[in-house]
Amino acid sequence: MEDIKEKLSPTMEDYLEIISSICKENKVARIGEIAKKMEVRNPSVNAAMKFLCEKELVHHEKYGFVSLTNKGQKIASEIQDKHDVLYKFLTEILWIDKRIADKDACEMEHAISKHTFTRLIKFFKFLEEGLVCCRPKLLQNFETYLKTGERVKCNCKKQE
Amino acid sequence: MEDIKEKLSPTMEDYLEIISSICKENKVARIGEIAKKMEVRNPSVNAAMKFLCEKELVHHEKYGFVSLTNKGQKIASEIQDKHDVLYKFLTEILWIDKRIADKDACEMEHAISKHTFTRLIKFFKFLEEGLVCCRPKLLQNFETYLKTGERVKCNCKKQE
DNA sequence: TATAAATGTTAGTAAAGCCTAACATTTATA
DNA sequence: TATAAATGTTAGGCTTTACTAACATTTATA
Repeated sequence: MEDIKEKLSPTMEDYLEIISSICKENKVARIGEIAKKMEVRNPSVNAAMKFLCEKELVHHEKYGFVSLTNKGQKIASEIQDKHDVLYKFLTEILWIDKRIADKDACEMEHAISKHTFTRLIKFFKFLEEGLVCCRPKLLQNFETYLKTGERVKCNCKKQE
Repeated sequence: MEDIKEKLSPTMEDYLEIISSICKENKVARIGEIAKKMEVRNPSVNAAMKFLCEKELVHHEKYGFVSLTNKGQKIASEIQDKHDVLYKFLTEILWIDKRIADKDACEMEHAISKHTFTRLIKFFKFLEEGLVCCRPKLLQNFETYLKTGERVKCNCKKQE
């Protein structure tokens, strides 16, 4: 049976993502640290934790630490995965500057569907296994093209 | 001198985009029609038009038609362009189903930076001009790969 | 251990976007 | 042209997500 998924807002997704990243570093997250990373004030975090507690996505007791439930961790990972794939696409295929790529990925991770996400992964797999002769050059050539405007000729012969 | 750009919310961007598309068909847009396409009620549209009037992005007089100012039209076009490029990427490169692609593009158009937008256009230009021998096959091969799992061999010889 | 500093919570407020219900205007028709 | 139907507006309320100011608890230190 499927979870009746009430879609989370981008904001709440960001909270989960940030809590997850803090917990990876420090085991647990504190209200103040979440606030700093989210660039909001403590009371906003409190309100969000109340909401996420009710949805059973985080654990939080008064004056205590915050941590993710299994359900919360699962969602956080999904968003992080979307972020990573988008970041990879932006930096390794479009050759976007890392700063901008990270910012764009942060926005787009909330917009991209699961379908497109898995398709992007397949696209990477396809490119990695690639065509026999020219494949590895294609994306490198794009980088050269961006820098110089020059197009590198494929170094193989047409067969017929 | 640059406009001090107060970034519009995705919602307001959607209003501009929809007004633009209605005006293309009917010359002018009416409140009720905007409401229908935005899937909201009339009073929500009224409130949005008040906001957009103050920002000088639309014209609207009581009980009258709605139309875009030049500034409003410019923004609407920018968003539409982002939508179109994303849609093209999703359908022509990732081979995503048109329905899903349109939905994803609608979300992502608000998230993608100008920088990434122009880079995507360059990417298309690069692919279209392409490598001499194998290029046109690459993306078609991806489609085959998605359907059959089979990888089509490049039909040219390595040169050395 | 008593007090100061750091941290967290509660209460009340605001802006963005949505809603319904009631009212106003415009357009179409008898 | 008087009235009905269609369309648009105003008023008031709700949710989300943020804020500040005041208060509570925990931790660190004299």
